[in-house]
Amino acid sequence: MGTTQLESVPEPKYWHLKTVLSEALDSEFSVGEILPNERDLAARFGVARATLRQALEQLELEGRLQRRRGVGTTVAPPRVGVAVGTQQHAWPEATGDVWQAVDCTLAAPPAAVAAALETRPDEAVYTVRRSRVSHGQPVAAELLYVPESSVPDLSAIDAPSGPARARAVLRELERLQLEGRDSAVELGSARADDAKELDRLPGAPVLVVTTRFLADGRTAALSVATYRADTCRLTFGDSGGVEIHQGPERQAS
Amino acid sequence: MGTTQLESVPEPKYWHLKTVLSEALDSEFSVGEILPNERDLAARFGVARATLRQALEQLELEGRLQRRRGVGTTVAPPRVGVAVGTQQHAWPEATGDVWQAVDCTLAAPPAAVAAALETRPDEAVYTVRRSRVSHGQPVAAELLYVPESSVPDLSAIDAPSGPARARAVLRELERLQLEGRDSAVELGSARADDAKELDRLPGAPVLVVTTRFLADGRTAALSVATYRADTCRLTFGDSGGVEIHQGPERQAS
DNA sequence: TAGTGGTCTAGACCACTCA
DNA sequence: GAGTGGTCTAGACCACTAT
Repeated sequence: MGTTQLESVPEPKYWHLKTVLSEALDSEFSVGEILPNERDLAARFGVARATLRQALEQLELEGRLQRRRGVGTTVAPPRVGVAVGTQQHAWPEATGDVWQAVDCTLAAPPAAVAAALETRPDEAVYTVRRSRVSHGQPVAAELLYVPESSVPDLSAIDAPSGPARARAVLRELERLQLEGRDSAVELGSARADDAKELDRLPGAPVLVVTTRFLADGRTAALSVATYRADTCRLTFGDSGGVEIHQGPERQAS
Repeated sequence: MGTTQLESVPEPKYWHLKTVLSEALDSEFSVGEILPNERDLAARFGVARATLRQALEQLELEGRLQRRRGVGTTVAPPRVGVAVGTQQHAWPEATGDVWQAVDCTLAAPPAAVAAALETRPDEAVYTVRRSRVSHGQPVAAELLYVPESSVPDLSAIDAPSGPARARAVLRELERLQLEGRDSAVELGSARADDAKELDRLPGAPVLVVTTRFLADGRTAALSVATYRADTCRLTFGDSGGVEIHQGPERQAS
C-alpha cells in the first residue's frame, strides 16, 4: 500500500492531536482566549468529537486548558504555586488570609481518621472545614480533624457555631507545642462536596495533601486538604519552589 | 415510566457505577483478583462499554484498579508511600538502592531547564537519567540536570559512558556543600519515554516532582522526577507520612 | 432560546498477551 | 488464535450559561 510513511509505532490520533493543539496554544493563543467549540474543532481536524475530547481532557489535566459547561474552552493561565508545609514546625495558620474557616462540627470521625489520629473510634473530634483562595480562585478545601483532647480548654460556650467555633478551635490548637509534621501527597478525584467548593465537577482530579501534626508525643491534629490539580502546583521547602513550564513538548514517538 | 425514585439531581451513570464498583471492591474482591472483562461488566450493569470504562478510569486514577491491555483488570494493592525530600539538606542519593542510574549525557539543556538553572542557554549540562524501584515495581523516572560548572573536577576520562558516568557525576555533586532544596509537585501526563520506563501507556497520570538543589548560593542541580500517580503516595517530612485509605467512600450526592 | 460542554450509546477495529 | 483492554466513530440527548 502506498501509505506515505509507514509508522512503525502508530501514534493514537488523540495523542497526535494533543501535540498539535499544544503547539497551537503556545504559538497562536494567549491566556484566557476562547477556543473554537468542540464540534468545530473536531470537524476541522477530521476526527469524531469523542476523539477530540480525549485530547482536550489531557490538556486540561496538564493545566493548559480550562473548560466550562455552557461557556466554552479557554486557555488556562500557568499554574499557581501554593505553599504547602513551608514551615516544618508551624500549625495550620489560624489567621492570615490564605485559609478561610467555613464551618466546624463536633462528632465521631470516620474510622480511617480515628485510626490515623490514634483515638478511640467513639471519641469526639472537631472537624473544621476551611477553604483556601489564591489569586481570587478557590484552590483547596480542607478538613481539619482535631480530637477534643487536643483542645481541652475549649468550651462550647466559647464557640457557639460555624466559623466562630472553627476559629476558636484553631486558636486553642496553637497553644500546643508543635513537635513536627508529616505530609503525604496523592492523586484523587473530587468528592461531590469538595468539587462544589472548588468550582469543579465531581470526579475532577485533585491533589490530596494529608498532614499529621505532632505534639505532646502524639498526633494532635490531622489535615486532609484537597487541591485542584489542574490549577495548582504545590511547593515545599525553603523558598518558593521551582517553576518549569516545559513549553512546546516534543514527542519522542 | 415507573421509575422507582425520581432523582432530584440525576447522578451521571458512570459516577453511580463507580460508587457501586468501589463498594464491591471493598467487600467482594481481594487485592490482585481479576475482575470480569469490560464487555461482561457493561452488560451486567446494562450500560455501554464506554460508560463502564469511564467508571473504571476513575477507579484506576484513584489507585483502586490496575488495567493491562491483553491481560485484564485487577484490584490494585494500596498505594506505596515513597519518601520525597525527607531530608531537607540531602543530595539526591548517589548510592543506596532506591535510585538506579541509567544513563548520562552532556549537552545543552532545554530552554526551560537552563532558565531554572540560571545557566546560559548554551552551557553544557549533564543529564543523568535514573529510575526508582519500590517493592519490585518501577515507580519513578528522573532527569537530573547538573551544570558542568557544578562538577568542575569531573573529566571525561573518569566517566567513560552510561551508568558509570552517571555515578561519577553524582559522586562529584556530593562534594558540594548543600544549602537547601526547593520542591514542587504537580500533576502531569507521562511522556512516551517516561511511560515506557514506568510500564504505563503514554499520557498516564503522573506526579511531577521538581527539585532545585542549592549550593554555593546558586542552583547547583535540578531534578525532574516523574512518579506513577496511580501507585504512589509521596511522603514529605520527618517520618513516614500518613496513610488514610478512606475505605468505602460514601457519596454525599 | 441558542450555544456550550457533559453524558451516553452501539457498534467497529486495533494492539497486546498468553496459552 | 482467543481474549483482553485501547482507540475511534457518528450519532443522540442532557445540563448549564448567557443573551
